[in-house]
Amino acid sequence: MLDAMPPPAKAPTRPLRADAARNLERVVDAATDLFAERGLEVGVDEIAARAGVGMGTLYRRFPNKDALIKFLVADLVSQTLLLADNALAEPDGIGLESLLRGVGELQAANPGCLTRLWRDGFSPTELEHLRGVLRRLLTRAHEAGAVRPEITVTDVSVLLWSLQQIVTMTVHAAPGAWRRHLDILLAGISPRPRKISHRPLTQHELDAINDSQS
Amino acid sequence: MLDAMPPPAKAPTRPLRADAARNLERVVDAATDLFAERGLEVGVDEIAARAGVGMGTLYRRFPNKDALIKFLVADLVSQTLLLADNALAEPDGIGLESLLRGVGELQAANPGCLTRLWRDGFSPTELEHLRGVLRRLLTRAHEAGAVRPEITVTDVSVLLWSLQQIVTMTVHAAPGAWRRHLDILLAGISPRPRKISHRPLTQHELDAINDSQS
DNA sequence: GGCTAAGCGGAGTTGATCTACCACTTAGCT
DNA sequence: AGCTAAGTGGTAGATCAACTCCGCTTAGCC
Repeated sequence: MLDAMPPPAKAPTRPLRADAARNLERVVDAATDLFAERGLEVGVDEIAARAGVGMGTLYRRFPNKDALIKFLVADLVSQTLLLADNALAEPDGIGLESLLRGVGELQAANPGCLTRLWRDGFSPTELEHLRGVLRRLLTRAHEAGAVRPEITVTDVSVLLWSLQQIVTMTVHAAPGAWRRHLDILLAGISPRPRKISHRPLTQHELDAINDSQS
Repeated sequence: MLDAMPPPAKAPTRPLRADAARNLERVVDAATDLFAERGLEVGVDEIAARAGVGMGTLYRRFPNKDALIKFLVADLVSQTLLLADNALAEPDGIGLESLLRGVGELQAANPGCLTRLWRDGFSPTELEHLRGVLRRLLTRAHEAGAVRPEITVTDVSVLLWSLQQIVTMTVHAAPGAWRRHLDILLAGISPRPRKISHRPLTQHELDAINDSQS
């Protein structure tokens, strides 16, 4: 699963020693967890401690903290692209909606590095690919009458930013709350009134979020 | 305008000396500008330099950097509450919409400290006040048939988070882009199809935003 | 079993901020 | 004009997190 330096080894890196591979995975897991729990500002030493390794071990695998983050983000990116390709296989005009839902699920399951996703996750090529897919999904949605004609690909990108923000803010105190927001967004781009099916946040959940931000 | 320590002087602070007041205002302006341009991580020394004062001057007025930030945020908060109260005076059910627009304008004009707004801007009392206003505006909107009955106050809070995110991401490269997003959000909570009047982001603007995030 | 390249740990260095301090200057009252 | 509390500037010191370094350990081939 993990067998090379951050980006998939350009020059064929020799395979890691068994213990090294184990430690690498531990580091990645620890970082994923800690970033999800407390954000990207957790210290490197803490990540190493949680992983049960020394910092030297971490720094042997990743040249710096940023590379570690980028590694995690890269995983998100490829999963996102996968979702996009799968959405193309959906029938009728529901591909776009199912992509958005998929992205929501994915992000909710990996809340750690979301802020870096758009910032430096997608390479120009990947971005181009994603946009191509979005364009096709959107066209189909237009044709199926599932989305207003005046909605553009750039609108969908903005929707994704919005979705990401809500996922980030609510994962801990009210996981799943993003679904209702997505309902509203989808209703917003739909040509006809559309059901908002998920329940709203309770007042209590909202308070919990406000508190936890402090 | 500026005449006291950060929060509106609890014990009647004696008025500042003329030069001190001038310097305080300079510091506040410099901080506003720099935070807006490059985010909260700009150094204190740079703020002092831009203001044309020494750091000692800054630290005489504000016990620490955080207090400076909170001071700026407090300003945003009171302006927001003002907007809310004004919205109550609006006729029919349009008060909610005009509040949201007002908040968008306000945030777009003060993009520096938005990330701190919800985190520690509103005191419990202020939050309660804002919620009360929202509740009344929402009720009226319901009665006027401007908003779907199933939309709650918590939904509106979430909408505000979404709006803030889009404002933050687009202020520099495409100021005003938030208006279209708000159109979509309003369409999403409206019981009937609703015009989306502002133009979408151009592909070029979107690229500029993606680049500038790096 | 022996050898060696690969891996490991974690104390210490570096660099960037934030903050305290204090000798010097000045506004503004009398 | 003279006095003094208030204000000023900027350097030195504290803090904190990222990162380096190197002597010790070990996997895995012979």
